[in-house]
Amino acid sequence: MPPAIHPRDEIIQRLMRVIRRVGYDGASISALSKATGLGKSSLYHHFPNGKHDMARAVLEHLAEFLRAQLFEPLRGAGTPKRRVEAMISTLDAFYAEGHESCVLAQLVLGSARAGFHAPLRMIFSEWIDALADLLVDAGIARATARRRAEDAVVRIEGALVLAGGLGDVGVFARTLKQLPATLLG
Amino acid sequence: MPPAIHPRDEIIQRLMRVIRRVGYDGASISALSKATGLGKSSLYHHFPNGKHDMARAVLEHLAEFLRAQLFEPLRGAGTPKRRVEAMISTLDAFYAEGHESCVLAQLVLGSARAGFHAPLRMIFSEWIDALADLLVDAGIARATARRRAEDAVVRIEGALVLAGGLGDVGVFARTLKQLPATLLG
DNA sequence: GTCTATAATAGGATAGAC
DNA sequence: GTCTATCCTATTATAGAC
Repeated sequence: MPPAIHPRDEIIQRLMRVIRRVGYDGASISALSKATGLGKSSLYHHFPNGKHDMARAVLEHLAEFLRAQLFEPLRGAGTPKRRVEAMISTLDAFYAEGHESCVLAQLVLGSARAGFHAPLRMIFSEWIDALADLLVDAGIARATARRRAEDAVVRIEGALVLAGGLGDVGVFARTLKQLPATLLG
Repeated sequence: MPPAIHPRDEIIQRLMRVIRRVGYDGASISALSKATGLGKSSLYHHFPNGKHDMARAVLEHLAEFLRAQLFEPLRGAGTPKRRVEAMISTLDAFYAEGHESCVLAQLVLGSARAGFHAPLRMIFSEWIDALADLLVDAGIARATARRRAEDAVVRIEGALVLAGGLGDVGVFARTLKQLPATLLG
């Protein structure tokens, strides 16, 4: 039996859509209410501490998504190059070819960033670790692997910022395309 | 005679300090009032359209700063390597070794980004152009130069996001350190 | 140009019925 | 779990004196 689609997940995904577009501070309770189709009180029923709880839930949901769709596949079957390419496909879709900004960046930059320090650090660390492990698997020395993995995440986040700043997603496409070479050498 | 220090510049710098820390949406008029030492009405006297005008002024001020402190020096005297190193020093100081986030990124990600599209694109473009011209000057083919210049800005912005996300400015330091090599080959 | 005072609105959050 | 109604505060913005 396939796992039930929990409506909570659908709610959280809609919350994420708002926060990733306008940021934590730009996302008002009314906007989140409209986006989810839930009244304000219903939102507070699900998230007693309001917006902060919602953003935490979004981060937890995103962490699960990334683990399942990015980090595990990086450790899965196939050649290192194939696995990197799979990550790139997933990222390209997730960020709508560069049109969507990164929820993580939104929460890093928002005024409430202090409240999300731990989950943000965990997600970024896991991402870097998964990439570094893959590179070690590909025969690259651990120290080099770590630097390159970190650099890859840096480039992905930076490309999303620059795509927004230039109003041109080309830079995101080019950055993704270069990733296999910059990672695997 | 040295140019007079316009108090307006001091006001705008203080506005910038707030916006770069908490973002456009996180920066309330009262916070901006406190930071500048001006009453709310005085702020509206200087910036009739409120926060939007303030952010525009911050962007114009930043553009002038970057032109004088970054872009012109990139076209100035000295070997290409020296000029890149000068840019890195300026960036390291401006971003407080990675502890400060980027105003540009804050405005790209904020909910009012549509209102800042033109100045943001102009600043990022000028930055990339200045770097690309330097690389051409160093004997690198224009197409390659452009890609590398774009990649450098991508890395700087990404490193600032990741430094915030990891709570560790090491990644910013490492990224800056690698810049001369990644730019000049 | 700056201030105090004030309006008008939006935001976050809760109470209590269903 | 969801809703309507409501509360309180913060926020944006303006008026008008100095």
